[in-house]
Amino acid sequence: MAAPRPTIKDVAALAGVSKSLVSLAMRDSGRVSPESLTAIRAAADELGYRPNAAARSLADRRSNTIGVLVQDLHNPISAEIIDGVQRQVRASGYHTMLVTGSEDAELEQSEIEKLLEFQVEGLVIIGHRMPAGARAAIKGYCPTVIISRAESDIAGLDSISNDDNAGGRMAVDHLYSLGHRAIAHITGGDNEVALMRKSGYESAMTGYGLAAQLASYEGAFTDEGGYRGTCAALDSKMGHSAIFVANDLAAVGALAAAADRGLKVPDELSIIGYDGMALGGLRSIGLTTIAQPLATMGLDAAALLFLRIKDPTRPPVHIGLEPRLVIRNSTGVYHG
Amino acid sequence: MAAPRPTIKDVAALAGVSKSLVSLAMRDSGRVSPESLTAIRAAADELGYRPNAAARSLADRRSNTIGVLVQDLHNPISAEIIDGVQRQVRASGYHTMLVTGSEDAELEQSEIEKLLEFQVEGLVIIGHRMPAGARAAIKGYCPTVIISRAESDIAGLDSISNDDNAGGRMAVDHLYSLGHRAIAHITGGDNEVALMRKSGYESAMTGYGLAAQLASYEGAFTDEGGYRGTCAALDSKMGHSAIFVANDLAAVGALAAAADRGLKVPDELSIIGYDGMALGGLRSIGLTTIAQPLATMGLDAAALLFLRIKDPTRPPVHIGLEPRLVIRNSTGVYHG
DNA sequence: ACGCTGCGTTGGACCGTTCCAATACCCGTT
DNA sequence: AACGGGTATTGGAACGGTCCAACGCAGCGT
Repeated sequence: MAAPRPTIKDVAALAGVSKSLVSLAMRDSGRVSPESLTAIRAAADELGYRPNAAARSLADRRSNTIGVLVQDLHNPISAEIIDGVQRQVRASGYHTMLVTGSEDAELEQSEIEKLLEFQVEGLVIIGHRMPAGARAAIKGYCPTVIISRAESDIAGLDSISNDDNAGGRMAVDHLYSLGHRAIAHITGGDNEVALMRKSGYESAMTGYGLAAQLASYEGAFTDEGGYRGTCAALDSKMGHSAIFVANDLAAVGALAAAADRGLKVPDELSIIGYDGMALGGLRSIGLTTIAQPLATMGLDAAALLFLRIKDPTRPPVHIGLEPRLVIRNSTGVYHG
Repeated sequence: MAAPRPTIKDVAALAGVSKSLVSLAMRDSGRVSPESLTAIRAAADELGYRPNAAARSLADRRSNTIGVLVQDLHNPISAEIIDGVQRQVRASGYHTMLVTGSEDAELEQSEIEKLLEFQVEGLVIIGHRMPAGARAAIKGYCPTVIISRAESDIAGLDSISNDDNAGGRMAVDHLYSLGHRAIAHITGGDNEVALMRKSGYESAMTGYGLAAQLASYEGAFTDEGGYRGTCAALDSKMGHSAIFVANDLAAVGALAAAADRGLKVPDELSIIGYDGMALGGLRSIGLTTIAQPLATMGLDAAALLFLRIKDPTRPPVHIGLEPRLVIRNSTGVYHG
């Protein structure tokens, strides 16, 4: 072992040509004679030659790589968005380098640093938080698209999201139309996305003249958070007959809380989530939800990114996609 | 814009020192005078200097990066394993580059190629399939650990997995002890892992003298596969009272199938999965399962990888971890 | 005064590519 | 036979870092 990896020179020597020609041949750049080509191919195969991406990107001054930061890999919707991003990125002949963020902002920051050191040509951030400090680091250096937040106000950052405010209202509309009035909300924390959904809830409730029924309980974008928040809601004396949970993962936690209390869903308690994760669609869960077009968001985000790469001066845009109500088995009519 | 990123030379010029010194300073390699150090720091900050990873890895002849190939990002257990891998990799001062595989073997292969071109110093493969051809490509070049399969027979490849055969037997043991006899199995396809679980099922059944009751239905490691397989099982005339599904994701599909038929779980049908994904633990799902120590597997895999990196000649090992029965609400005693 | 030591610093070679200008070659024209 | 033009090929200069041998300069002992 310890055999140093063969370089372009080794291939050249073996094939009896210059390294320049090998370089040309490896990228099948037209004008290489058939004989040289086959000789070089053979030599490369024999040595198991694999071009060194570091050297190439150094010489090229481009990495051909897009960095993707996923803030919450545990949320199944991440995978669905990533799928979309990757499809588009690949279609454009680029590669994808994925790193994961986490609760730890500092760590997240350092992951982004790493991507930038790798000279990624673009950055896709999937998540509802904006890594502190990252904005400054990114700004001006690296085309960036952020998925799931509306950030068009920040110069130089494109963004794509659904209209969380409208979605929040849709959730209330649905429950209201089923006859529910005492509708609680379990929040998703204090990030912008959660706040938008909450404000959608509030404005819809107020619009229906239910300001007195407003009741938000603190939760989080995790099943655990949904469980906690729902327990708090059920412990209250408000007699909630329906709950709008900030996202699907938390809604599954809410289902668990209901089950623990022996409440039948949807007969005794209606629950609606947000996101449209595939898992929620399984009949054993059957979660009614406000669905985002996840794969589409990923696809569009990548497309947007390439537009910006092509023309870095274009004004930043925000693409807003419509959420969509998906009715399944966790919501039902109110029987007082 | 279009401002080319500042290089080490720019920093050197601004700080009035040589680039060598800047290089030293950036890696705080001891012997730089405090004055120079602060001057360099200031210059770097002002310019927003960020070292170029490509150049560095070229000069170093090491990338400080571990590549991770995730075959099925949609399976929630992937995220849990990745967590473990990342923790360990970070603790060792390395970075992680994640790529996703897919059904498309060719694409998967090319993702691996990409990682190798990036000169990753090690490779972790998470998944039950071995990308065709990848083995040869990897062999001899790059220390590799494969998670979730037993591959110790392949020279140079370390592996880590749980004992799928034993796990399969445990599933049957559990169901048998509850009084079930007509126990069906929904397979996870024809990959090695699924086959091991199946063979565990078969040997346990045979051991209990239930060879006549053996019944495997074709499924897959997806919720869809579990749904399909379970439908087939329920359509048969074998009167299955319990089903052992090849993994949790598929088991959730099985729950859905049962629900669709109006079968109450666990009263009329017991279902046990395999993997121990966190989502299965939610009370609204409450899936009994054979749990693998997922995070531990990730951690150990990375640890193993570093051992091999340190000593490439050590004989390949296979670490087998014990699966563990986790009883929840999807299995219950048989009432004939 | 002189060399020695050791610290802080420096220039230049090198890593494996790509790119460019320059060259070698072959062939058809005149 | 000399010439022009195109095509295949080549050497060498980048790219942005790291490393190493060498250097200047204090302060020290003799």
